[in-house]
Amino acid sequence: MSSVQTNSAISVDCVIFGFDGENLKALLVRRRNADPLYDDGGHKLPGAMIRENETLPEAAARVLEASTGLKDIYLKQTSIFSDPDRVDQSELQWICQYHGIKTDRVVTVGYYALVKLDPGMVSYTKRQGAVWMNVDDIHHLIMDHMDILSDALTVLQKDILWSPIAFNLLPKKFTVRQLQNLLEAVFGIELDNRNFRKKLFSAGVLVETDEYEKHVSHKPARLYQLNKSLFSKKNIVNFSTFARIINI
Amino acid sequence: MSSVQTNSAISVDCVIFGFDGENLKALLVRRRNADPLYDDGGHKLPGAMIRENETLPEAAARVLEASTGLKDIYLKQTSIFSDPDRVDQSELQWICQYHGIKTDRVVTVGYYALVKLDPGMVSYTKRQGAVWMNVDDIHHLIMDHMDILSDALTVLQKDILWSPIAFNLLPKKFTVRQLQNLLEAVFGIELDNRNFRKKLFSAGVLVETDEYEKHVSHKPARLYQLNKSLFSKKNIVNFSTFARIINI
DNA sequence: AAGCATTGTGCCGAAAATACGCTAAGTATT
DNA sequence: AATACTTAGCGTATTTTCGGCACAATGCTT
Repeated sequence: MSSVQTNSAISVDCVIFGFDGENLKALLVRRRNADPLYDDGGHKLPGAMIRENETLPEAAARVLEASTGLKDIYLKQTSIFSDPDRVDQSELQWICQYHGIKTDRVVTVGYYALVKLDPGMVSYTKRQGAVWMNVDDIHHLIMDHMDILSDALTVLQKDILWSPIAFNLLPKKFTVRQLQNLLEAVFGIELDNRNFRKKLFSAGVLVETDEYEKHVSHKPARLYQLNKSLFSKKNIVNFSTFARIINI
Repeated sequence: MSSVQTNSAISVDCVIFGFDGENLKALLVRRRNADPLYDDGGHKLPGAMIRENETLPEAAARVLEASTGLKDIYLKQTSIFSDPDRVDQSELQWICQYHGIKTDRVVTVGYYALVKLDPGMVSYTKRQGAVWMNVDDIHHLIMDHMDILSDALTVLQKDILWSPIAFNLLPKKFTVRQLQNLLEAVFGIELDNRNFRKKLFSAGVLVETDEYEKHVSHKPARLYQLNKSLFSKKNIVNFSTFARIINI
């Protein structure tokens, strides 16, 4: 039993998804935000080492709050990345030095978070030196962060069909079109608006409000809210509205 | 940065699912198999500490092989369980002593595996002191292993709709009824056999063989195989036959 | 005031999916 | 030889879905 590994450092990396009504975006930072002396110009996902007496979800929530100022946001673990060589030697050296630790290996756990992307959020993250990029336009990140991102998107696609998390990406009051755009963006598909409405309303997941969008150069769309009474109990598990609507 | 945790021990625990043509089962062991001196009578999932220069999937594969003798079996990571108090003090003491390590905390990663359950496998695991129990009948396991099992089942349900992994639970040649029983067992539903056949065949996922089941007191059912030519490329991702068939 | 863009609603028919009654066939048991 | 059980498949009535077309409503732009 001499070969048991006991001193892995564990980190979390968060894929923070946002939706602006049109495109699905992810929040990226540059390493220089952590250390101005070490900046190879590459983008990375926000992340951190876990602390003593901290669970991984807590660590992920901490990263999320540091990046966005938000608490109590939907966070889901995706995969764990444990290749002993996922961090190369120079990288490892920097990490040990920066954190004042000693370790042979860093295992990281991927999380994704869903954030409502409004102007306030954009300016907040801008002040933090972070940037929202269209997911479709992200092609290179440092280390294995591109893998973590791809994995998170795959998990998101499945989750969105089976739970009402899509609404975490939308404002409290939203238009039918915004919801349709979101599904189209996440899955890269097109939906027929008339049938989308029919199915959506017959599913009874939306509650209409008396409000309409403003400052648009066409007939303003009515705003809706999620029908939260549907999820009073443990019904969250059984939300499959979007699985039915999207013909997979 | 003094509060960074650097010495978490990492383990894997495997939920090994098997299907006997009727019921979905999971493989359980007793702790006494690891240490005859320490047996509280409770069942647990097979697991192990990860070793140096070993990835988590490799560790899970090692556990699987030790339990079943099988290599190259479908294995999927589910969730990571990182509550600092998930292992109580006496438990922790035993673990440290048994493995000859020193750690304040054990983080575990859940995996599930899918195994064809034939008489040979049952007798093999029996010799190892392990037992196959109906998933529906498992209500108590040591530590947080019940959570790990429940989580694995939830993940399996989703995965089975989106990938052809169901066939990993069946023999190479199987009857339509077996496949139907499997889906019914995993989801706890009933399906109309006539429509099930129509949908299944029109999806073209099966290839018929010239063989039939034997030694049954009724008309023997034809045996089928998975149409592997469907998955020559990367189409595995797009397997949604069962999502269509099961009306969620 | 006219034009434009988009939302929102209704109607309708073709096509597809579904539920289910019914029949025939094949094997072991009695 | 009769019976029991299950596979296998046909056919049809019913329901659901998919889209086309039409048109009213609203508010910005020109």
